[in-house]
Amino acid sequence: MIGTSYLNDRRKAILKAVVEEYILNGQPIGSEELLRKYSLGCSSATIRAELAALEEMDYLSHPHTSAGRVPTEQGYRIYVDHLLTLSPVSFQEEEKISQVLNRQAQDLRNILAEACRLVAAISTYTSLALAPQANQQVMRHIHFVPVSAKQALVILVTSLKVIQDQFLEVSVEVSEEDLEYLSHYLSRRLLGKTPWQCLQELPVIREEQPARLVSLLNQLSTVLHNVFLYEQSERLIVEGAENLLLASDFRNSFTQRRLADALDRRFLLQDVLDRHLTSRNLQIFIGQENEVVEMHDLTLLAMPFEASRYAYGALGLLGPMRMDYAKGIRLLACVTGVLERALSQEA
Amino acid sequence: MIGTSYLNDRRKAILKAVVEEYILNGQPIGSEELLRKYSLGCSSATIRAELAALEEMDYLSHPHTSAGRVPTEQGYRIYVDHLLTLSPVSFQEEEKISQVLNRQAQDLRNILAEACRLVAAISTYTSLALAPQANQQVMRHIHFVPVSAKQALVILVTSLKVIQDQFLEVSVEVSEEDLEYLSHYLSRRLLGKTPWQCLQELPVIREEQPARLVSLLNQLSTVLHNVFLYEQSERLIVEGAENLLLASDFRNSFTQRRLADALDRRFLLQDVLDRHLTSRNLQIFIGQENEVVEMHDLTLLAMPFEASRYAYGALGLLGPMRMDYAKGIRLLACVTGVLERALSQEA
DNA sequence: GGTTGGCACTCTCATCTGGAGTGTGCCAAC
DNA sequence: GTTGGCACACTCCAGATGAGAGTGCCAACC
Repeated sequence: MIGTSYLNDRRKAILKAVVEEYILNGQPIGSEELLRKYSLGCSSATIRAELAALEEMDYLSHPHTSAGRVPTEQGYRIYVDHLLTLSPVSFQEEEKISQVLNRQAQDLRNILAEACRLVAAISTYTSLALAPQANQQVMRHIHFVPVSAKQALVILVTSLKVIQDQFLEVSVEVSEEDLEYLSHYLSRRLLGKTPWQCLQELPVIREEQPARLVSLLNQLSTVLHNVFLYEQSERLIVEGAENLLLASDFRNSFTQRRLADALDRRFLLQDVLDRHLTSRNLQIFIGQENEVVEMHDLTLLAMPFEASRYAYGALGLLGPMRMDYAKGIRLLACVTGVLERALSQEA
Repeated sequence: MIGTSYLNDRRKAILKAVVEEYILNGQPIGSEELLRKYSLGCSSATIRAELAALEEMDYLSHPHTSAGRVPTEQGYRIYVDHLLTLSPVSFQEEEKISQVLNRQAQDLRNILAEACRLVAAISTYTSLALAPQANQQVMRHIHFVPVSAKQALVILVTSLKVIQDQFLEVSVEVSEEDLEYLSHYLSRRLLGKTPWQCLQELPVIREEQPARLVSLLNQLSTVLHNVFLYEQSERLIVEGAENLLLASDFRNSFTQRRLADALDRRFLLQDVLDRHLTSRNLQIFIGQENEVVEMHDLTLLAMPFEASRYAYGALGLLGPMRMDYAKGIRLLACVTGVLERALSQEA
C-alpha cells in the first residue's frame, strides 16, 4: 500500500464518490458499491485499502465494523474546498428566480422575505436572510400624512428601500398645515442621516418647535427606535424550519426540540451571520465549525450580498451536513445575485 | 348494572375524569387509577362496569384488552358540550395580553401577526389568524409621496387599519404637483369605497386624466389588486406549526409531513375558517368533524372577532384532540377580546 | 511494491420467544 | 346494584438467534 497520509488522485476520486453517494442516499457506502457505481479502475480490495487510508486521514469514518464508510466533517471540508465541481448558474435559472422576486416592486423586508421563502422551498432545507444593519442606511424620505382628526401616519423611507410606517396620535391643536410643515422641516434636517443620527438630532429639533408638536416628535422618536428595534427583532428571517425539523436525519425528538428552540433564538443566529459578514464571500460552516452548539451536526452556507453601497446583508442555507452543496451554493449565488440587482435599482 | 345507554351523574363524572386525565397525561386510564385519584364513591369493579357502559355508548375506547380507556371523538364532544367548566378570564390575564398587543399602535397585519404568535407561544400549539375579507373595508386614505426623480410611494389606508404602501415608477413628465393633485383627486373619488369599487372606478378616472398620469393609475390598479392578493395569500397567518409537528402525539413521520404540507396550503385553511365565520361564536371541530383530512386527529378551536363594523376575522387554535380545551378557549376569548378593543379604537 | 481474490470475523438488524405487568370482563356473593 | 376475586388477553421489554453486509488481513500475483 502507498503512503498512508497522502491524498493522491485515486483517493480524491474515492472520497468524492463516497461524499456524493452519501449526500444522495444517506447510507454508508461499501467498497463493492463503489466498484459497481464508479469506474475507479481497481478492485474492491484496493478500494478497501484506500478507504482505510482515508479513514486513517480522518476524512471518512465507520459507524461500525460491518458498515460502509461515511464522510467525517473533515471529509466534507476537503470535498467543498477541493473536490466540488460547480456548474455556473444558468441564465434561465436566474431569470426564473428574478421573475418571482420582482413580481412587484417591493420594499426590502418583502423582498428578503420572498427570497428566503424561495430558497427554503427550492432547497427543502431552512433558509435565513439577514437584512443590513439599520445604520448602514440613511433617511431618504420622511412624510406625515393626516389620516383623521386624531391620527396621522408617518412614513419613513431609507436608502435601503425600507419603508417604515406607523400611526401616530395627534392632538386637536395640530393642523394639517402643521403636518405639512413638519414634513418639510424634518426632511431638511434629517434626510441623508442614519437613523442613529436622526435620533440624536430629534431632541435639538424639539427645542425649536412649538409645544403642540412635541408629542408628535416624541412619537417619531419611538418610530425611529423601532427602526432599531426591527434591527434587533426582525433583521433575521427564518423560513422552512419545518423542513429541517422533519428531515429524516434528525428523527431524535430531543434534538428536534433543541433545534427548534435554537432557530427561535434569532439573536443568536443573527450574531453569527453578522460576525462573518466581514468576509464578502460565501462561507461554509460544517458541523462543529458552527459556533452554535445546536447546529453541531448541520452545515450553514452563508452568502453575503450588497444591498446598497457598503450595506451588506446575508442569505443563509442551513441543512444537514450531507446537504447537496453544489445545489445549495448555486442557489444562494443565484438568489443573492438577483437580490443585489433588485436592490441596487435605486431611484 | 343500570341501563346501558343512559348518561347519569356518575357516568358523567367518570367520563369527565377520564377525559381530563387523558388531556393531562396522554396515557390510557384504568379503573384503579380513577379510584385512586378521584373520589367517585364506589369500587373499581363498579367503575369498570361504568367504563364498559361508556364504551358501549361510544364515548370511550380501548386501545387493547389490557389497556385503560381513552376518550373517543364523541367523548370529547360530550366533554366540551356538557362537562367542561370554564372559569372566566381574569382581568390580569387580559391586561397582560393587552400590553403585549398594544406595545405600539400598529396596523392590522402586525396586530394579527402578534396575536397569532402570542397564542401559539402560550398554548404551545399552532395558532391561526384570519384577517377580514378585503371588501369588508373601505378606503380611508390615499396619498402619493414623491421619493425621488423616478420613484413615488403610494400609501393606502383602509378602515380596517390596513396600510398598503408600494413604490411606483414615475416618468420624468410627472411633477410633484401632479402627485399632490392626484392624491387629492383620488381621495375625492375613492375614499369610502371598497377596494373592489375602487378597481371598478379606476378605468373611468383614467379617461379623465392627462396621458402622463396613466402609467401611475395603472400601477395603482396593480396595488389595489395586491389588496386582494393579500387577501388570497396573506389573509391567513399560521404560527407555531413546529409545536404541533414536534408534539409527541404525532411522532409518525408520514403524518408529520402531511400535516406540514396541509398547514402550508393556506387557501384550504382559509376556506374552512371563512365558511364558519357566519357563526359569531366559538366553534369547535373535533377530529373527523374537520373538513380537512389531514386534521382528522386534531381539534380546531375557531373564535370569530369583529375587526370593525360588519368585518369579521377569526383566531384559531389547532392542537391534538387531547388539547387543554379549558385553557385554549380562555386564551382565544381573551385575545379576541383584546383584539376587538384594539381594532375598534378607530381614529 | 502495488494489486488482487479469498475468507474469517464482527457487527447490525429483523425476528422470535418468554416472562412480567397491567387492566379487563365475568362471576358468585353480598 | 355493588363488590372482591380471579382467569384471561394483550403489550412491552429483554434476551436469543440467524441472515446479511462489509471489513481487515493474508498469501499470491504482476
